[in-house]
Amino acid sequence: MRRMTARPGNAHQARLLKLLRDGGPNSRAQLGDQVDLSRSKLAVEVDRLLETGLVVADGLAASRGGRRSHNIRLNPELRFLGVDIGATSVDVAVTNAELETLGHINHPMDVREGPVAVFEQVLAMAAKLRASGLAEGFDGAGIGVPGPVRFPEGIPVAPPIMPGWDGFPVREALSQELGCPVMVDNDVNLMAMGEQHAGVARTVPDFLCVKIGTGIGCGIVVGGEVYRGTTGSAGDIGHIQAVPDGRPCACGNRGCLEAHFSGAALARDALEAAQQGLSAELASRLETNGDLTAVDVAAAAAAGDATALELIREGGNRTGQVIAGLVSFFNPGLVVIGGGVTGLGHTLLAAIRTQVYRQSLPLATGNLPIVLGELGPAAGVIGAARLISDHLFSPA
Amino acid sequence: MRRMTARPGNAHQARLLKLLRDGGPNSRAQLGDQVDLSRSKLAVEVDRLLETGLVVADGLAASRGGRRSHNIRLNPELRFLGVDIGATSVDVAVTNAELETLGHINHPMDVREGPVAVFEQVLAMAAKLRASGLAEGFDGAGIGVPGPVRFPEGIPVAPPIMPGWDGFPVREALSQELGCPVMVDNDVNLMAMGEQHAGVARTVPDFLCVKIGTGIGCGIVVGGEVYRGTTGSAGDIGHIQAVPDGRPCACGNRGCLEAHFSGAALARDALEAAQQGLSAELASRLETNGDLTAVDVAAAAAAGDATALELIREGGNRTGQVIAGLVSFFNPGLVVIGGGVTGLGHTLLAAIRTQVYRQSLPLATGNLPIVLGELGPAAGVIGAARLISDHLFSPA
DNA sequence: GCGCCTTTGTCCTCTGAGTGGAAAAAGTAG
DNA sequence: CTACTTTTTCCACTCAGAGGACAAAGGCGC
Repeated sequence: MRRMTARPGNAHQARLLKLLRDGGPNSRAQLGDQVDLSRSKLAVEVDRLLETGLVVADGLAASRGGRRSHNIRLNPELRFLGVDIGATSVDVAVTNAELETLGHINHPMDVREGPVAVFEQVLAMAAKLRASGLAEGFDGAGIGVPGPVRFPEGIPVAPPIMPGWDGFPVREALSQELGCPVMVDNDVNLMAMGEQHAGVARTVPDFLCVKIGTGIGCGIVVGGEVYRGTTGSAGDIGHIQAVPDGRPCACGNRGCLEAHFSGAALARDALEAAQQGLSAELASRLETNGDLTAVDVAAAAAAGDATALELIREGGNRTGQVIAGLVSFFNPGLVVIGGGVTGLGHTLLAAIRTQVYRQSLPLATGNLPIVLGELGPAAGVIGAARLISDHLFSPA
Repeated sequence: MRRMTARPGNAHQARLLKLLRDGGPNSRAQLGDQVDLSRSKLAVEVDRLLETGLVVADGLAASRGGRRSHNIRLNPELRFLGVDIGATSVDVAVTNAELETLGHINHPMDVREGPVAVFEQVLAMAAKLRASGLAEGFDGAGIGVPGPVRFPEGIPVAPPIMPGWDGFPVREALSQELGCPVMVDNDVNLMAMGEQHAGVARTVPDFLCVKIGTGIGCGIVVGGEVYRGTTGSAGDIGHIQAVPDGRPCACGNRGCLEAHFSGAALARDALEAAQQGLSAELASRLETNGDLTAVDVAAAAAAGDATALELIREGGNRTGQVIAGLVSFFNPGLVVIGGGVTGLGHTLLAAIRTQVYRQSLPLATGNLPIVLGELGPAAGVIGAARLISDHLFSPA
């Protein structure tokens, strides 16, 4: 199949495409109920979309009491690629135009190996998905990277944990390799978009999405749109001071949140506890695996290990303290907690909630849900697909 | 003169009104250069505005090499009332439609006397301005109050320092009394709008405006628009924890920023220092006035008093620490410091800058100006006038 | 099977917004 | 006074979009 290159010709068409993406197949009449256009105008715009091939007719819809209508849907052959480059692994998924995940694979990989090695891996994974018959090609791709991005150009800027990526033209390079439009964003922003599109944040215009993985970041959504800040580094909360004169951090300061709680910090604390003989559970795991990660701490906590629980609780308290400040400042309608350490689950959530509800004013917390993300590792790739579809479904 | 009641009939007219407000009198041709409309269309819309009486013809403009053009300007008889209700005083100003301040008066008043008493005062001040010939009546009024506001209805909600105001229909009541449209907002948001309209933030789309007065608050501007949060309490940073297990605060927690630095905290610290004999300068002022306020501390600092300087420096450090966190999170293009304590001037600013530049990542601070507000006490009332003019100059 | 009603889709006309060119009006420069 | 600019008005033309009429297609009661 020849890949689609068309874009909506005006705002109405863009609106219709997004309705079909978010609501699935629809009849002309149902669309008409949602867009406040005259039937004639609607018919004209739908016909134009059919001509471009972006949408196709799809049989007859059920009768609503009169003549049955013809269904319209986004071209089922359209394919988006969602790529989520994490600090220690890469997720790649294929979706259709309705952003349903058709295939999703994960591969461990250290982002510090640099853009060339990582993209080789990404392209191999994309090829694998294509080979398995899920796609013949891609109409667009969204890429998430674990650091700040100059969004319009799709270029990472001064990413602390991605040496070698600074200034690398990710968007340009991947667009060339994949032969399709590409958009690049911070992985945390994509997680927020994922949860907004298909997760817990579907109906909330203003919310925060805190991702706790190797590092800590926060996606900020204002009025339904991701807010990226003046230089693209908004949401970089890992280096907010959580403990005055606390632990030294890689950034050069002391007491950063990330130095006290994150996947990396948790692993280090667990190792220390195991070596000091504070936890039999962790020590035995250390012996078995030769190393400890956040996953081991989660498992130990699930097994009732007091030391592991305490580590999680203390980390949750620190994180909750920082989030409490952000809640006072930003007054969100929802806080989503996600990322690798969500395996820590409700112990972590409870600690965070306690701090936030205690430290922020009632007006801001009164009706504020603090919840775990619904989509897990899929949030990033769904958000990536959403990013590129938002781009392609906007007037050129 | 009969007060204006017309509103722009469409987005083009609204655009033109705002251009005339922000750019002063303009010829049709100059307007045409800015709005990307055909000459014919522009002429039609200008004619309609002339019919409504919102704008008037205003003589001939200078020649640009050919036929001289007729100037168009906002009706010079239009008057807006800007009201800034602070914790301890009330500011009221009259502006023309171009938001130039024609008269500005201030009166000490404790907001805790309640809405009825305060509005009596406000109305008396408005009457005084009217009596002095500055206005025959008002076409709209903007009101700032020192607490969170449910913006669409113009009603304060759960304001901590304004007992008796909770749920009081400020917008409704004042609209009735003044006989013109009224909009109500948080005083900090209005300060931000004031600095955006006529102060240091004219060209910055995303910035923070920190107001340090009796309390501490922060106006948040995203994409040129004030962000108010889900329940209208965004920017309420006075109760972010600045000192773990620090001083008890009126809100019930400990270590809130406001408990450690604000006009009230500073006065209390100064009193303590004077009584303990730590500062001869402050002690003598205490004896003279019978009490100490932030103004005394500022004066003592200006006179070189070490204790006063230290108080300011320490407060600046605390504030800077909190702002550093907000800068990491929000990545603004500018931070404006304003409010009653700006008299503390550069000692305060230096302390804040030091903390922010030290604690936030270079990407966020690299090109981040941190400056004092330009407008002083006028920021609030100009912001208030701007608020109501934005409202009235939008399509009905 | 048959009429009657409802819903859907198409066609056609009408309106009003907006564009762009021509020309008139009002200047300046020499 | 003449040649050239700029501003303003006027007018014919285009085009998006609304809304009504009507045909097509189906459900439902009899």
